Amino acid sequence: MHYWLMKSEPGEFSIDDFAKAPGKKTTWFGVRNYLARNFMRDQMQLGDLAFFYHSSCEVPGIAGIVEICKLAHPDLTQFDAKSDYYDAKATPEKPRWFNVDVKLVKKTRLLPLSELREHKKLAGMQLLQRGNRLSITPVDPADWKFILSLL
DNA sequence: GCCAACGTTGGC
DNA sequence: GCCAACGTTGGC
Repeated sequence: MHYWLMKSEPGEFSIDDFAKAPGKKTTWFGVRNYLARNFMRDQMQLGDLAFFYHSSCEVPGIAGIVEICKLAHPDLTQFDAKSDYYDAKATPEKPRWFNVDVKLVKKTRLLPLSELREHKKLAGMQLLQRGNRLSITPVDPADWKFILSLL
């Protein structure tokens, strides 16, 4: 059992889009970073929980809690020549990119990045590190608990 | 296998 | 729109 933080740009897919999705489920396609892929493919387990985070927007921050509801499987967009996420070097026999499916557990209040930064306890969080750009990061169980208490 | 150039991310 | 950080590419 692990905890995670997964970034999404609300302009692409927001917490409200998520709430409207059939079954409140979505496929986390489009990750094209090897470290983030490895987290999904090698470490995410059914029932793992993650914070749903709004990035690249007016007020970046945590917007909800989601659950991993399907283990990593090949990201179909890598085979689609019309997709922005197309990868010419990937084949169905040798897929390069994977995604999990996630289910919305609940929408929370928006907990802004600026507020997370105010808590010294959270200073070690990967999200808060200088230059962090990874779209999926592990969250320490103690940090997870503490953040839950802020929501 | 090194490393400079380039592209992308994402907060501000 | 700016720019720091960092990942990827490609020449050698």
